[in-house]
Amino acid sequence: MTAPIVTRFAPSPTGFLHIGGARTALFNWLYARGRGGKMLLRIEDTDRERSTEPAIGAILDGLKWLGIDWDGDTVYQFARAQRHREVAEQLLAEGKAYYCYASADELKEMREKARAEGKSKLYDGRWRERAASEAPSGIKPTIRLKAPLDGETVIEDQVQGRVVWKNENLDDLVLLRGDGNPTYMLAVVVDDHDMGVTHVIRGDDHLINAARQKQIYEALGWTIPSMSHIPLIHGPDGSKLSKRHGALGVDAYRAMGYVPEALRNYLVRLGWSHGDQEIFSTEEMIKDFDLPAIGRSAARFDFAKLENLNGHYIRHADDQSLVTMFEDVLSYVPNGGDVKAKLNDTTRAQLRQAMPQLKERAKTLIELIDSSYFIFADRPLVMEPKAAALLTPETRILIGKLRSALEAVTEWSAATTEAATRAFAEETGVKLGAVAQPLRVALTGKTTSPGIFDVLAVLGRQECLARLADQASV
RNA sequence: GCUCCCUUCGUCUAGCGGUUAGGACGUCGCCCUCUCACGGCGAAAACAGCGGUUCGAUUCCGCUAGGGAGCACCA
Repeated sequence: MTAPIVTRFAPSPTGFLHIGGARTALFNWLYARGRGGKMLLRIEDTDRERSTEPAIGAILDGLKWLGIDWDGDTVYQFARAQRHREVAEQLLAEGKAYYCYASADELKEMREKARAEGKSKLYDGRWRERAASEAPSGIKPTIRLKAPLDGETVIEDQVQGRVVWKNENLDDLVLLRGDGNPTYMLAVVVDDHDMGVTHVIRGDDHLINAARQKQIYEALGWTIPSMSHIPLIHGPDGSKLSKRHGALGVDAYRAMGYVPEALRNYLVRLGWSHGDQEIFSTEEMIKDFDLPAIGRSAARFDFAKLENLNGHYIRHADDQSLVTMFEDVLSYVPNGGDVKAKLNDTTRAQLRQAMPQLKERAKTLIELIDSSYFIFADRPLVMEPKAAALLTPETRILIGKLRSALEAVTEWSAATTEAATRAFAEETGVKLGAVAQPLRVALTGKTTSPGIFDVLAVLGRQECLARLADQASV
């Protein structure tokens, strides 16, 4: 029996949960859930300057919205600083780390020298073998790892393959700062170890950190977890994802009317594939997801594909849950309050009735809201410019005549109104389209809508006749 | 500059020595049709370049070019 899988998502709370972080979380979650393992959550808040409480809230909220849950209590890294210090002291006592008294100026000088010489090793190890008695006064020392001087550090990465660094290129990293606080490098290693993490899955911006962290693992005599460094997501132009592109918080995607299922499906297929399959239910992605199938090249973020997927999930959602999503999202979208104010038992029932038609046409919940305008609109309707253009003196007369024809319909339904309208068109000698378009405009204020007879049915006889009267002339 | 990673249609990708290089999004036609969608059918569209290895390279190796990440007492 193999040891249970433990993954973790470890965001630093310096901002919202961005799309790249969401994908990392998703991958960790899928891997754990597909193998009966656990996914842990650790907030890396050791940067006291930049970590904020609202950011923590935004990250938790984003994960929750995406449907990603985690096991056990959330670990806050800062709270574990004492443990990190102990490990640093232990390394010091064992002679695997040392005090470094180099000043900021010295460090800067070393960096500049290294760069000038074309070397990547920034710190020259000058305090590595010096006695503490030589320590200058007035400088609080850092604790540095006594990293191996020669040989290689090798990471067998599940995504990147075997990656090798020459140890001569890696310098003695700082474990504990002068102020006694641990560095990220130390904290991550200690926390992952203490939390029993077996698989580290994170962005490949951490790839080089894996090498340095491995040196810490080795100094400590701990087993290094399985490593997987997934490629970053780029903007549509191939450059680093910026706010201008899609590096938005997941809350922004919610506000744009995307549904979590679609975003998850989009994200899982970004860099990962399973043959030719495009659509994955949650169960399927959990079952099929695997690390070696992740590609090694960065993927560009493509809103068009996300939108297509979103449309797919909206079309396939059942009508009642769509009504619920519709209502829920109103709190997050611009002017959502206006529609919310109009929601009552009647309009809710109309929305539900129209949903089979509406959902065929919407790629986002925003479009769903827009296209449902005719249900919530007050008379007289606000006309879109293209719709207003269709209301000529001629069509207004036509609307008036059609209204009279429809007034005769007593059993009001899509079928009866369609029959009446078709008969009217035939009698008048015009094509159905020539009647349907003005009718649509008068009833919805738009040039596009669900099938017009469905609109008639949803709105009901009285409201339809009134709206037609609003636009008709005799 | 240094270290490391990457490179198949516009985009996401399949491919793991021999394929008419497949799928999806997007684009463009046609059909359906009261509009818009949906759906159906079809089209255009890719192995970065150059050298090897091999009977044979998209596939293996090297170089070049291009892209990316990292280079803190940040995470």
